[in-house]
Amino acid sequence: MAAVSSPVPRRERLRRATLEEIKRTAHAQLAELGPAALSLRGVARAMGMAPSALYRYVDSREVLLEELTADGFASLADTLEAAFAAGDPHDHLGRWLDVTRAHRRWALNHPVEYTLIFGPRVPEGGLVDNRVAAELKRSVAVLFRCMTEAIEAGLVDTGQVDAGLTPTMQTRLRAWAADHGVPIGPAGMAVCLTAWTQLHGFLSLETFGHLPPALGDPADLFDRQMTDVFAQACRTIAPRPRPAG
Amino acid sequence: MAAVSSPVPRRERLRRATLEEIKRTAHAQLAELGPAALSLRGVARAMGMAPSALYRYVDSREVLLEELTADGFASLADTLEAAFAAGDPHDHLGRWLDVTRAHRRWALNHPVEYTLIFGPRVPEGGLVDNRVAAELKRSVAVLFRCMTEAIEAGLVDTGQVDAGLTPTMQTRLRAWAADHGVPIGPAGMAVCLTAWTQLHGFLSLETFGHLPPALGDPADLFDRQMTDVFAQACRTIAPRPRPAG
DNA sequence: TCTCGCGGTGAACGCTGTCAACTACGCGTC
DNA sequence: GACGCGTAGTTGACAGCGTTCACCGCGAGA
Repeated sequence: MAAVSSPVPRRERLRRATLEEIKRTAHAQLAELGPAALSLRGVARAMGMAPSALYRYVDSREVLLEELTADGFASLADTLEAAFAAGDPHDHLGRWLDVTRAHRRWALNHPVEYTLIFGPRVPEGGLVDNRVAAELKRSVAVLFRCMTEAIEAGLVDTGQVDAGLTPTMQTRLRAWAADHGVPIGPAGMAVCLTAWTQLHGFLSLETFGHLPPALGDPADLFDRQMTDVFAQACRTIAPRPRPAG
Repeated sequence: MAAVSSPVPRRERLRRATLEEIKRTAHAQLAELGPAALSLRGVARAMGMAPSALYRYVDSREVLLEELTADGFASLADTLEAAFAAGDPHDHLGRWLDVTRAHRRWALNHPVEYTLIFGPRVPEGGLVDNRVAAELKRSVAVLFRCMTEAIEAGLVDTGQVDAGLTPTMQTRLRAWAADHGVPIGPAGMAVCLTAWTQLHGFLSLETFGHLPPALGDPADLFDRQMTDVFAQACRTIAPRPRPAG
């Protein structure tokens, strides 16, 4: 049943399996105890091996956490991409809701990962793992794609939005777009920024338990906010007077 | 110069002073090392006393952190209240900007406290410190006040906003308002929720270093978002001509 | 003046991350 | 098939952590 010539040597295969088990075990401990309580010794204990043996696979506790963070980002990005791919390409608002709902569901199902991901980056000035940055980009890229396609479909009057942006802002937003290699103008990026901050603000407050319990399950309020943030970008097609700004 | 009869007995005064020094020292270590690295032994070392002596003043490391969190909340609430009080009562948008800018400045100046405050609440199921909850309420109360006064001034067409809310949402929002003893209807609370999530989303991403560096100092983008969130609430009413600012 | 309690000390326990020395085993090579 | 090397794993140790305990001395109140 096994392939006659395994593509990766046995040694490497075992190594990968062990590393995988380490990450799985660490992830489990993380999920039930929180990031602060993750201990290499605990992982080693659960795996039935000596603590020092872990250092054959992991440089340090910090690096392991970083690795798990990157995995979390990847999982989120996968989820968002899947939601985007499964959405109706012609129903831009619907697909936007699909994606943001998927984001919310992921956050609620993976509170610890969400903490790792969107909690404070290490202030050590330590260069962040490249993989973390890459996965983050992949994640926001889905958001960008929702917006670009809505713009291409003529849903957003970008000229109108641009008019509300100072030259400085336009420069900043252009730099951001360039940083992601995304062909969106400042207007689209401004909408993306608003959408992203609102999405993240809601989820961060909710998953971290800062929304008042009296609100109950705020799924519908979340939907409303996500609808609004999209609709506001599109409302400028039939421009209503904007009182300020 | 000192009062002949001190209002608090000397013993109690010393105790309070020591506790204050503990918190001050802990705060300093927190600011430069982050919450994870705060150690009671380090605090004791910095104060030149034995580690065990701290336990005469503090129940545990966890409780000390909780105390510092509550202090952080109080500081933020003070800042917001001061900004509100100093604002022009007739310029609702301007005052809203004052308050949110003060919030942002506070967050940027106190990143560690912001982490403590808006990071994940302990998942221990442990009852959160009452003081923390109280100070949080005091903080959002300023936001509510901005909104109530804008509503009273007729800036927000609450009926229009209400129309976009399902009965379930209205119930939820009413419960939230009741929880805070605030005389705002569902429409106002919906606006508050949007404003709060957007405000917090932006600041959380910024202070935690998740906004792309290419954006530079996004003060103007922050202003724009805060203006928009307020303006959108007022959009449905005949727009008072208001010079952008 | 006596006594009690409070602030403070030092030692200890068990936990943590991490490192160094050492062992055993599997693989590739002669 | 024997050899040697690299690698996974071991034991043991070090320093630091939170926390507890037994003890001690001084100041305040009776």
